[in-house]
Amino acid sequence: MRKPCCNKQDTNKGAWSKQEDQKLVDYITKHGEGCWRSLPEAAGLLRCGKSCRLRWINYLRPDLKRGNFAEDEEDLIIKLHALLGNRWSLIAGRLPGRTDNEVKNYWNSHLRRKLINMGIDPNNHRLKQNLLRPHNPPNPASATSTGLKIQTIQQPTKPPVDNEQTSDAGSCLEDDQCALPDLNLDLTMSVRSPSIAHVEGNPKHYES
DNA sequence: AAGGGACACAACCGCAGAGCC
DNA sequence: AGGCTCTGCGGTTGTGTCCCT
Repeated sequence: MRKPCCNKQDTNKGAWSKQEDQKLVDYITKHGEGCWRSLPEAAGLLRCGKSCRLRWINYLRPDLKRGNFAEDEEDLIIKLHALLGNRWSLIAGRLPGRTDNEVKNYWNSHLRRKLINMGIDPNNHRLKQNLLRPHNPPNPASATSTGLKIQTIQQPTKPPVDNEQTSDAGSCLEDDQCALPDLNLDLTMSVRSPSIAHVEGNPKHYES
């Protein structure tokens, strides 16, 4: 049995107060991101290290963009999701100033629905079978307000069962064909640290 | 104006991988 | 080699806000 990450009785949970935020920012500004486990005590916070890390990464980091996603960011998320599936940290790594949590939330609340409305299965980025019927074409080339071009593809003579098996990760990396055949993304970042993108030209410690 | 449902987003939880001893 | 700790990730939940009736 794994030890809990902290003594839950002694830690606060739920929304962060302004004072807590300030303590965390002050501490990291002075000392940088160090050992998250010991940070709360050192910073005078009644939080577990995990909670501090999440708060910093998703909300307090000074290089965060926040605000609405631009259309090109939306397109990039959709394309990257088609390739990578739910690897939110990798996707976020290609979007400077965005966090994996933010991307994940945006996907779940906006983009998923958007794709569904366009007749695209958000799990595998294929046009839904019933919409491929000749009488009900989904107007693919102009279907999106984001400028994303979705091309109708001829489904190979693959049994539908295959779809189920390959879509569990939400990625069509292994698929021969995909709803986004025009993708030409440089994915050489596959070995990049998710946090590198926003650190490029920026030291690990955000303030010195 | 009030109530209820839908939506958006912050935060938590549990798991897995990496590194260290 | 194996166990332990720490960190990071993805899934899920909780809560506040908005919108519709």
